[in-house]
Amino acid sequence: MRYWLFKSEPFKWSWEMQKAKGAAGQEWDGVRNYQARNNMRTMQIGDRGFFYHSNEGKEIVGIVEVCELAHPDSTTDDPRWECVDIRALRDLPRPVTLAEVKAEPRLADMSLVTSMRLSVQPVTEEEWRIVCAMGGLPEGA
DNA sequence: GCCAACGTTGGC
DNA sequence: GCCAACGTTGGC
Repeated sequence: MRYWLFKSEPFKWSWEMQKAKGAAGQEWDGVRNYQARNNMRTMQIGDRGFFYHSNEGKEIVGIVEVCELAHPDSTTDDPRWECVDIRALRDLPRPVTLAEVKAEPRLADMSLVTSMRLSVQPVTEEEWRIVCAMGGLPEGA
């Protein structure tokens, strides 16, 4: 299993909206960046991801799971753009802020810090464990 | 609201 | 295929 991070501006698509979709999940549409798309193409069913609120909040708020492999993005006719579906699994008991991530030396190489603008990012297993622990999930998610 | 970073576009 | 112009993202 691999780990990822999905960024969204809460104005456009918030964690609350994601959770409201329940187990059915939701297409992660609107991505128009090759690197982010390529990341989604490599995702497998059951991969886990963090849900991050950019702009407002600037914190990791929840855990999601990939529930549909990459497929054409229904919001465009442009065949270049694909996306996966994800569903909310659980809240982070304590949201982990960007400031906390930046303050943690072991997370210095995390994409959230080094590739600030990438909207779908890979997360290493070590980074996953550290952030889960910081977020109040010492057993992992 | 500003602005730096950076990805994309398009002229040559 | 280079690179300047432009648009967008996202932290502050």
